[in-house]
Amino acid sequence: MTTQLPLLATDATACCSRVTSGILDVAEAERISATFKALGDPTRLRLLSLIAASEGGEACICDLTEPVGLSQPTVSHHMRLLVDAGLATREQRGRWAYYRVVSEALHAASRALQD
Amino acid sequence: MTTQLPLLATDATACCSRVTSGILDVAEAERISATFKALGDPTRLRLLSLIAASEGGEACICDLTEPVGLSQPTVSHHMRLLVDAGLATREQRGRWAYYRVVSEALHAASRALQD
DNA sequence: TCGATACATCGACAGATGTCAATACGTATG
DNA sequence: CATACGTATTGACATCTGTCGATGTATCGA
Repeated sequence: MTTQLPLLATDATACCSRVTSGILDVAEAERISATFKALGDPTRLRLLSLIAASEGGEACICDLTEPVGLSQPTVSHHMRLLVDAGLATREQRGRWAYYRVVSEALHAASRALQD
Repeated sequence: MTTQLPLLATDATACCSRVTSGILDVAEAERISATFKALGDPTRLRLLSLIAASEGGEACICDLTEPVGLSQPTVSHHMRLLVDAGLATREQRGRWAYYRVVSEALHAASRALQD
């Protein structure tokens, strides 16, 4: 499985499709559900909240492993899924990988649930 | 596995917990992610959109099976998960089971993704 | 250059998930 | 009561998912 491009953030039509406004076609449903699937895990929600609450709005894996209580590979795996879903970004600085929350993606997902 | 009570709709603290405002504890993350997990499937999103677009905002399984293109047991299974997550309600009327979207639950989930 | 550090990837595994055919259940209709 | 109809449940299956230990990779410091 290879790293995918962000879905919600880059698609021009994503901004307007809502779950309860009109009938979603398969492609739209697939796109939107991919974001919610990434949000549908308690560990990933906690990771997002930890990053958002960190100094400067960014955190590295080493900052996240201990508060989340999971192994480093597992945290790395979850962050990869969040980046793949467009909900986080990754920036390598020296030995550290700094992650940030993509608030626009969260807002887009939020809007998809409004009327 | 038995039918669970709605999580977001009934919990008093659910209205205020946001992903990017403060650090989510395990219980909060578990509650919120359960909703997104239910939304994290393209078929279920299409079911919600189909119901919302139906006459009177309700639909029975027989109305949903054909547009979704899946078997009746599978549609019934998905609707059960949506009801368990508090995203839909079920009302038996005669031989038919009428489902409705719980827009408050969608709004609550939407708010959880705001700042 | 060598060792330590931070992270990703791999391989493995148990458990969850989406799907269907078959069947059981409840309700209306004859 | 018997039959048909709409749904739910069961059992089975392939696939996906979350997790870890082991290992690979890149970067910094001595």
